[in-house]
Amino acid sequence: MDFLNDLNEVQREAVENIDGPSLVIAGAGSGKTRVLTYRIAYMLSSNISPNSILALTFTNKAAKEMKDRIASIVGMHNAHNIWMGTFHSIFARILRIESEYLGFDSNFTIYDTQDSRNLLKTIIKEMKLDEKVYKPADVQKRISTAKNNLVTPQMYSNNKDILYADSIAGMPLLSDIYRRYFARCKNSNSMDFDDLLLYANILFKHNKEAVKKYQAKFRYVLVDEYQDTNFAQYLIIKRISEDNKNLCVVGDDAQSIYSFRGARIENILNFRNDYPEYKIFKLEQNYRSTKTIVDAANSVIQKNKNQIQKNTFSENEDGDKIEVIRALTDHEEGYIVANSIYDTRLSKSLQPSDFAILYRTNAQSRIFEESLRKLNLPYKIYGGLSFYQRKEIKDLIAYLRVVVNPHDEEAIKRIINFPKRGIGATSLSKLIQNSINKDESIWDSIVNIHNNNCGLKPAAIKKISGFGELMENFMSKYKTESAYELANHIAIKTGIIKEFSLDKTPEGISRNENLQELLNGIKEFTDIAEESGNDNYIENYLEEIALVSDMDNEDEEDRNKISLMTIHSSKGLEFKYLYLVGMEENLFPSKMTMTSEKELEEERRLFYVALTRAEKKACLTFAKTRFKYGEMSYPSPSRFITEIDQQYVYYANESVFKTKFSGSVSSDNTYEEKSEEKSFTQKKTRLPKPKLLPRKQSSDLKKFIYSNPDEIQQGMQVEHQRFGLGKVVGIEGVSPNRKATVFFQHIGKKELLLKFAKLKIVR
DNA sequence: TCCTTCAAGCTTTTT
DNA sequence: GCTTGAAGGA
Repeated sequence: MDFLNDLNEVQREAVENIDGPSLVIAGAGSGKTRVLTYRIAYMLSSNISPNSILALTFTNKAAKEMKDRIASIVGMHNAHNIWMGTFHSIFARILRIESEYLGFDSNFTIYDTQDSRNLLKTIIKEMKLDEKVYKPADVQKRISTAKNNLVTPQMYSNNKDILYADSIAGMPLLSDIYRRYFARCKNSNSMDFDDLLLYANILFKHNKEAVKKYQAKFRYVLVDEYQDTNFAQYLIIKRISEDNKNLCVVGDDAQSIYSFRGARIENILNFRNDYPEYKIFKLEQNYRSTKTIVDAANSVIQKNKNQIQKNTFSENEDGDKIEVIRALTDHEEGYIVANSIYDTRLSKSLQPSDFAILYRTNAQSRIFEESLRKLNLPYKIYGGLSFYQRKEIKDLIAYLRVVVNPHDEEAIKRIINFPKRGIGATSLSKLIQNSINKDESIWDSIVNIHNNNCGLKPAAIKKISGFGELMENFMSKYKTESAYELANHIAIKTGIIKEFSLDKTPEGISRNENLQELLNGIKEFTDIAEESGNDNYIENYLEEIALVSDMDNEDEEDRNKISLMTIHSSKGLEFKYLYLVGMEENLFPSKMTMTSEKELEEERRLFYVALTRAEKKACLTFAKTRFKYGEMSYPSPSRFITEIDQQYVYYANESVFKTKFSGSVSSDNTYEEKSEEKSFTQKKTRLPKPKLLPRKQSSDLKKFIYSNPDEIQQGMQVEHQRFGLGKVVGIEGVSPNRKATVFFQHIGKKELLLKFAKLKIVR
């Protein structure tokens, strides 16, 4: 057990104290992952079977990293058998084993956010409710909250407080929607993310044998990021560790940033009440960052009221001050950051992977992407639209889903008319109505289409039964062909490949490439499964991809790149040089969170998380003007900048950047120091009645939407970035959000037209 | 049923 | 600025 010598005193105590409840409060950069991995390694070397260890994390990445690190200490063979993974993946695995008790087949589908929202939309439409009142996103959120708090549809409709709250919110029928949604998922043999936790709780609440079984199995339970657990997760942990209480939770209340997902910071604050015999270990020394960064981060987080007292400190060098840079525009911000990375990398001979750009919202990534590309700096964007969420990918996967679980309603809806088979919206809704009336799945209705009286015309019935036969043919191969063989067969037989390879637009080519990449991925899965002697069927592949995000798949070639990601997804990571961008009021802290002190405290914790990712130096940037919704906004700097104890901050002189800058700001875009205090969106007066043009346009007439119609007049000469030089010949349709369609006539030769000046990149 | 066109609305954060 | 959904014509 030589490895224990790597630890400091508190870490070592936390590692060796494996019996009974332990609470490990781990400040940022204090070696939390090290404690968890060493603790498991210590258990294994004390002859505890890997099979009896359950280790729960929040991201697949964290689980994978821990597994690798344990393997490097005790060998792959032992590490492999530990039940380690995200809450969702572990309980999906358990629920497949116990599915019968809950009335599901073991091959149930896991709906992602998009699937579940689509189903909600369908239900809202079926109930003839107004989508403007019952906004699918809101409905989804409320149902998710209910599930995270273990409120079933029945409890929901019996709870006067909830019903009252719903009617106040103008959505009295929410409980109805919830009930239908819940039943629909079950009829489709599908669970959404929240269901995985809800059904796990239902199982453990009502099935005493199951509880006993898993209590006996998982004699040692470890939970990472405990401050981010929601009620459903909290209760699962409690139930499983109730008997032997060998529970170790690790977390940092200062880094709780997921309350929007139902996380309860109280879970970690109340640990002492739940387990009075608990032992507490406080890891307070930060090994990651400079003194300046740790002290600066502490000075901010102090402003929060609710927290466990601890004294995090660093014994590293003081390091550079935190640099604050002001940019004139959002584009300049991108330019400055890219240049700074370029210079720093050269002067300090660093790798691209030593840098990260963190932002509050995914939408901010684009500008940095462009500026990095201009300087030929390699980068990788994490998050955003993931590979598996792309339309073309979801379409092919939907076929695979139906093969594995024919009752999967959302998958059927995706593919029943893709590629086009002439089964339109009307036929589909009749089919769905029939399945609802008979309380069966859509698939059942398709199979029995000849015996059903759905009010469909013979032509439609023929098309639908054709689709059914096609799918049945695929299903018959399900257990005889490998995942790759079947996926490839489906892609060809359905004409999906043909459909995409005919499309020669840039988007079409990109889609086609994505599709090939998916097939390659399935091939790779099949090969690996065969090599390691595992099943290589479609269902095994689907299980593998259902709960992963882009975060988790890191190709070898992505290793040495600048990371671009949201602050949320940066949790647990560290970077030598950190750029925290968009430090503006209404962006960070986000506009949505300024209503309550509680939410603002969470934003502050988020800022704390962001700052403590930095090892050597952090750089904060903000822009004085920023395009938002195609309109200019004039934000003021984030309050978090001034909340830092100013002895740790260095304000870069803006004039340096002015001379360096060669971007696209027009010369008349004057910068006024006076407007610093106020944040406002410029008010403009409404245009006089728009002049209408004839509908039919002549062929050399172009039109585009312009967001500052006030600046434009008929007859004016303009240069459009795509169309080139021309004349404004008309302005039409000034909509309430201040946009107008501008009609544009070319001056001079048409060849001037830069066709792909604004090439759209579909990733 | 399918395709094109137009206007409204949108941006938190993730398993 | 981009995406999405509705509407209208073929």
